[in-house]
Amino acid sequence: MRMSQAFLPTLREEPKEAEVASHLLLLRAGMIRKLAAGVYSILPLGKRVLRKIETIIREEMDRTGAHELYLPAVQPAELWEESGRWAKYGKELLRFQDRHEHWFCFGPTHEEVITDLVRREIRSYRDLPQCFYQIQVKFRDEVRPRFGLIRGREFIMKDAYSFDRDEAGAEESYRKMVRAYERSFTRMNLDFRVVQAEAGLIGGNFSHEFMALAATGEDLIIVCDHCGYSASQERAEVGKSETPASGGEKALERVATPGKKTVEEVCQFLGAEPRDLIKTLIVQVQGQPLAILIRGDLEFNPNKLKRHLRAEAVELADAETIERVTKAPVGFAGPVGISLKTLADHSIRGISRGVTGANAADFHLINVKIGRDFPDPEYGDFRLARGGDACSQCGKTMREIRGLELGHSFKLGVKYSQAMRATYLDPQGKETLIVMGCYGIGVTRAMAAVVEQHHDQDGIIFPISVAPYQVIVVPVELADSQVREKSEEIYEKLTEAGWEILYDDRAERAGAKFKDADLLGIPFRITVGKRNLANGRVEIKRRGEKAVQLEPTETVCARIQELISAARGTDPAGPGS
RNA sequence: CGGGGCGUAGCGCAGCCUGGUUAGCGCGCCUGCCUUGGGAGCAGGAGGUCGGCGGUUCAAAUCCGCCCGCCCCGACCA
Repeated sequence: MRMSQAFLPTLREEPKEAEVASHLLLLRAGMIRKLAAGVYSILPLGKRVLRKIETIIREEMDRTGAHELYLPAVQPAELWEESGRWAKYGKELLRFQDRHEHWFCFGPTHEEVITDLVRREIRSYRDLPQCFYQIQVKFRDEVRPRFGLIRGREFIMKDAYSFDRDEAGAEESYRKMVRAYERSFTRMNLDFRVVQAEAGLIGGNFSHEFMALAATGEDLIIVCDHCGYSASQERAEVGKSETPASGGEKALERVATPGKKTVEEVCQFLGAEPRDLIKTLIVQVQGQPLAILIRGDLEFNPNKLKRHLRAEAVELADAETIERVTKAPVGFAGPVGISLKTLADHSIRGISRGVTGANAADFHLINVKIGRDFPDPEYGDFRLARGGDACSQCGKTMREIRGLELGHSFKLGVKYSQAMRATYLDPQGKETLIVMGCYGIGVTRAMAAVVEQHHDQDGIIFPISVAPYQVIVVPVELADSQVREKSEEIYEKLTEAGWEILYDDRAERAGAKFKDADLLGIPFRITVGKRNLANGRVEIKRRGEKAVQLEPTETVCARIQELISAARGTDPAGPGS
């Protein structure tokens, strides 16, 4: 592509709307432009990168035997009512009416549509297993879109859905998909981790998130370097090895704590440490209030309680409920004398001189001993994991890192097939529910993640596998006929050979061309200048490296092709592996 | 939805507090000259509903009210 004819609106200055690297550089490099909050146009250069990413994903999906199709973005409300999600999905679902006043939504995901298709077309066990995928636009009316392509409202997603005869089949489909994801992200040169994710009601170990490691990532991952355990913060289990928080015993005592409600206030007032407190939370589980005890310095993770109770929803009780069950305003709840089912995190085991609310306004209890002052509760792991916590698998210390969710895989089981009656006839002629899985990759987000992980102060440094062009040819002085002719020749020859070449034939000065070349992040630059040409040489430079190589003009095309091939060869899951 | 910030030319900004020439600067853009190894120089030029509506005033980018949009933090996120 001749840059004189290309549409490459690069920005010299930093747009003030952008803060994170990917957002800033994608704007500056002329790959995206904002239309509205969380809604972006993808410009030609960005589209090339996107296509590279899509191609990688397609190849890996096809390799698993999945079939590509394309489902409508606009979906009738009836399907969503059948699955129950029309009521459940909330404001994130963009809903609207057509001219006949029929309700529709713009698909945030496609379980309903694909399940509808499959239930109509698949009847026999002979038709299974099957896996479909698409690369398509999604719309989710996010509360807070941010960071450019990282969290947009409209975005491109690859979503896949597997359909199997039984659990075993579904698990095999799941494993295949996880492998395909690992290969895809590896080919994009992304530094990522596969972590266990919250699987909700379905449970089991069949939900994983694929997290790109990034300081700007929105999610926390808890990892154990010793045994390799890694999970999202919501999912991460914590080992039981808690040291008792206090020793010795003293008589239970009731003390006035006027107006002291929070952990900090109570600690300050009583001269206690947060870890001496037994924090008592009142939660509602299917309409039933429950008390949850956890050490004062830790946070409660409702997902864990949900899993423990196999409950559909766990929410913190409102002030009214709290006052009713504790007979005290919010901030003074405690386990002593409370008439509620009580569950406790392992962290409070062994506390013998704890501080708790007294279930009375402006009073707390001190020297609380579990088993003496209130009955031993049912213990479980209910805390939100943090770096420094013990690993549930090996007991060693875990650490936390930031990640950006690239993909999510999920075993759905029969959730949708049951709700929407997607069944098949087994060999005995018995009608059986299809077992499903769903698998998503944020394609536009993956593009942002690549930039997050591959850039420097001058711009993007694209890995060869997703680079919009492999080489940029820069004539230093276009007016010089020798320079121009040699540049043209190299450009023509490499283009002819099938490589993707950007040729900077603009009447810009060298400095401007170099700046743009760096900003765009093209992996290889061939610089043709009078000085070196006098010695029959041109310059080859790898983006991101300081060193330049001088190459005879006769061999430069052969040499650059070697270099590109070598760079591609380091693609661990790429062609040839 | 709560908190904070911003809205003036394509981009980055000044002017606003303390109302008053024709609304300014840098970059970019157009024309010409000149120049060509890390965003050159000179000359000329185009480009603005000062986010919108309403109000105060002889007079509003500037003061007041309402609204809209955008960014950041938080809550939220199959």
